[in-house]
Order: sequence, then structure tokens, then C-alpha cells
Amino acid sequence: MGDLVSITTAEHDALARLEERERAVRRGATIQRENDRVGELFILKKGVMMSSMLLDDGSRQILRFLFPGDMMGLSSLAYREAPETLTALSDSVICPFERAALSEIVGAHPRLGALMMVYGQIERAALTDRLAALGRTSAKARVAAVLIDMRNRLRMIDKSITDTLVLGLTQEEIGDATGLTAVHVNRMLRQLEDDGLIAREHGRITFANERALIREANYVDRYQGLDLSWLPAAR
Amino acid sequence: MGDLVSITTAEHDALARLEERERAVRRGATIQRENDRVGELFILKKGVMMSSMLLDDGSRQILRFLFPGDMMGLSSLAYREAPETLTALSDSVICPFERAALSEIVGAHPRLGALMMVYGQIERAALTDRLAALGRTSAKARVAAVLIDMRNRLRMIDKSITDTLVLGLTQEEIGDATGLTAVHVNRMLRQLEDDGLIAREHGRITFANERALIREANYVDRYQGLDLSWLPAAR
DNA sequence: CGTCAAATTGAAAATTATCAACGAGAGTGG
DNA sequence: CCACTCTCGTTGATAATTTTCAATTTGACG
Repeated sequence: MGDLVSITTAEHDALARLEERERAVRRGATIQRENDRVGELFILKKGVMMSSMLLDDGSRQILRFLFPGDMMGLSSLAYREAPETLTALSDSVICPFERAALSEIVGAHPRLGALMMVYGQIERAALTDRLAALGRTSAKARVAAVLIDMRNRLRMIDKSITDTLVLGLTQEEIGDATGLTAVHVNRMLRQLEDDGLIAREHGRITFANERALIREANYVDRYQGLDLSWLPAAR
Repeated sequence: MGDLVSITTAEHDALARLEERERAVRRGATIQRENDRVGELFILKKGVMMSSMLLDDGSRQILRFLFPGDMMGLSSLAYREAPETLTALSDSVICPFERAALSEIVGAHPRLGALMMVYGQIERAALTDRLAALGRTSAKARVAAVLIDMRNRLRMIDKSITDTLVLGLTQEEIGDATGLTAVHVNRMLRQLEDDGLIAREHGRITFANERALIREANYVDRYQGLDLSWLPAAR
């Protein structure tokens, strides 16, 4: 949240209290399973995770990739049972906390409450972008969008990333995020490569023509264009 | 919100202040256009509306259908420019209000702030369900899901609706919501009819086999299974 | 070196889109 | 009251996209 607006010491301390406890999570481990009774909320401190849903026929839809600083399991605020599954894509560190801790913070620091609403709207915009992508864009565009999104969000943690990245996703995972089969993801990656938009060597992807890739993907960066001028003063 | 939890008089009055101004909107009219500078937020008081996005190639994705009681344009809380378009599907009445009004309410009534977060999570779950549907279910299932969802949400306003409803959507609109063409929506409706799951006569749809329809659609009602026991006491 | 998950490729099948035509019903102006 | 027009729904034929199935190949790692 500190990336959105500058935070006072008191606010910082309040947020830090959410991160008092830490828990390491291994790649592949699930910390919240769909339809299980919900428990804690989490902040992702280190690593990459994903939120997903499983359908009756066994297929999986990845809803969102999660990066350090993201809050996870907010559905506990509304539901008795979790609507989504949370799984680590890399070895990660999470900070579990209670719903009550959130209530307290928002009570004591109204501006942080407002920031959470902002955070919620950014997430919402990201979800609706993906909805539009799944509903109305080609397989190639959807794969391109995942690549760009991954790059941008990884860059928020590690500024050194520019046009080359290690995805850390299998083609099956890309397929589960884009609503495609792993086989077709493979073909789309090859097409993007043949078109000269990307280059690949061992799981490392280079953006050979970033502008064209962004155009191909219909990509909009939802961490841009924010307007936080209305936020209440810090207290 | 009063449907979620019982509301005190003070809370009720605070919310009523958001609905002081009213504005009638004609079917087809747009009250917020994508990429336009955002202005007010709205509560839908009467009628049915939709939120949608337009893609570069001119195709449209309907993100969500909106019913009385829904808040609209919350993206103004985060963005300078609107990420989605808001359009009336029937003659409607909306109540515009300012961001500041929301801040005040949340400041004065923490429990209403918490309820807004709950509301946000319900919306989120609805969006992720649709994401999974677009990514991983068949055309027939997606069309069935729209029918059931419409029925359930209309029933929240009008309890007399049980197994028959007037959709109020063209097949093109159903297509824009499900990521299909109008032609294919037509064929899927015919299939659902041939399968004996629904019956149709003039735009009126009857659920002939509700259980099978829900199974076909993979439908989960996100207004069920809420847990609001953690909410702070009213103040 | 052996093993196993992941990536790659080809061929065939299934799903969905596109194109084109026609019909039914609702308003509109003469 | 009668063309006329327009949107919406319907249907058939064909094309494009994506999946499925079945092999291989590659690379990482014990």
C-alpha cells in the first residue's frame, strides 16, 4: 500500500502488526482450499502464489496471480466457506492475521480503510480485464496478456526486470489462467515467437517487440491512472 | 445492505442521504462511459442496468448485470478514468452521490464500512464465478448460468418470481455477457429447450427442470453462505 | 544413467464463429 | 388501415478456432 500513497509512521506500524506472524509455504502447497471453512486472511510477503477455482469436471481456472504485498483470502470477510483456493507457485512466505485485526486497523486509521477500498477496486479492474479477455479475445492475445501482466507485476517487486523474465509458470498453468489447453498455449507461444514478438530460451522469455505485444494483448496497466486525491487525511 | 444484516435507524438515515438525489435514465442510455473522466458514484434504485467494456475490435463484454440496491461506479474510488461503461437495460432510476459522502458515512458508521467490504467480496465472488465460466465451461453452460443468475437476482427484488421470468435481454446481450455470438446463443437456448430444461414463449422463459439447469450451469449462489458474525457492533 | 514432469508436434475431432437469408412483431407516417 | 422500416430471432451452410489424442523430445535432477 505504501506504493500507492505515502504512509505515516503510525499507519506503517498498524500495518506491520498484520505481518507479525510469518509462515513459510512450499511451492505447490495450498493454504486455503475451496469450500473449506475459512479461517485467516493473509498478506503475501515473499514469493508468487495464485488463486484458483476447480470445476466439477476437474478443470481449473486460475483467477489471479499474487505477488508480495497482495492480500489474500479477503473472501473470509463475507463467506463461511472459501470460494477460491490459494496455492503457492514458488516457495513463499505469508503472514496470517485475523479478521478482527483488520477491523481494528480500519477503525483506528480511516485512511487505511479507504486505501483498502482502492486496493479492492484495482483488483476488480484486473478481474474485469481478464473477464473481457476470456470472453472476447483470441487465444494468442490471452497468452500475450499473461506474459505482459507477469512482467509488469514482477517488475513492481524487482525493478531490474525489463524485457526478460523467468515466468515461473508451466504451460499448463498459463492454460488454466487463460482458459486454454496446455497444447494450445504451446502453439500460441510458438506463434508469438515466430511473429517476432518474443524470444524464448529455457523458460526465459524476452520481449522482442514490446509495443506489438501490448497491442496484440489489448493490455491496460491497472496500476496506472490512479486518482487518490480524495483520500481522507492521515490520522 | 439491509438484506445482509439488520440496520439501525442512524445507519439507515446515513445511507438514505446517499439517495437524496434521483435521476431517471432511459433504456439504452449510458451514464458512465469507459475512459471518460469519472465523476459520481451511483446507487441503482429502480430498473436493471449493466456494466460493460468495449474492446478495440468493437466487440463488447458485459461484466455484470446491476439490480436495485447495487452500487455502481465504485471504480471512481481508484481511477481518474472509468474502466467500465454503465448502461441502462430498462428505464431506471439512479441516485448519484459524491466520493466524499461515502467517506463520511464510513467514518461515522464503521459497521457500514465493513458492510461495504462484504459487498465488495460478494461482487468479487460473482466476477470470479463468471471468469471460471468463460474460461472453462461450454457455451450451453454459460447461457444456462445467465438465466439462473438473472432469475435469482430478479427474485431478490420481486419475490413473486419463481420459475418464470421475462429476461429483458436480447440474445446479443446474452452473447456479450457469455462471450458468445448472438447466433450461438440462439442455438444454445434451443438446445436447452430441446433438452427440456427450459420452455420459451415470446421472451418469457420458464424453468422446466430447475435442478438440471443448475447442474448444467455449475451454478453457485453467492448471496448464500454468508458469514457476517464478525461485523463490529453498530454505533 | 534413469526417471519424470514439462514441452513439442502432427492429425483428427469438436466447438464456436461467420455469412447469408428469411420471418415475426412493433412502431410510424401517410 | 396499410405499407414501410427496423430490430430481433431463427436457421442452414461453411469456415475458423481450439481441443483431444497420441507420440516424441527435452531438460532437470537424484
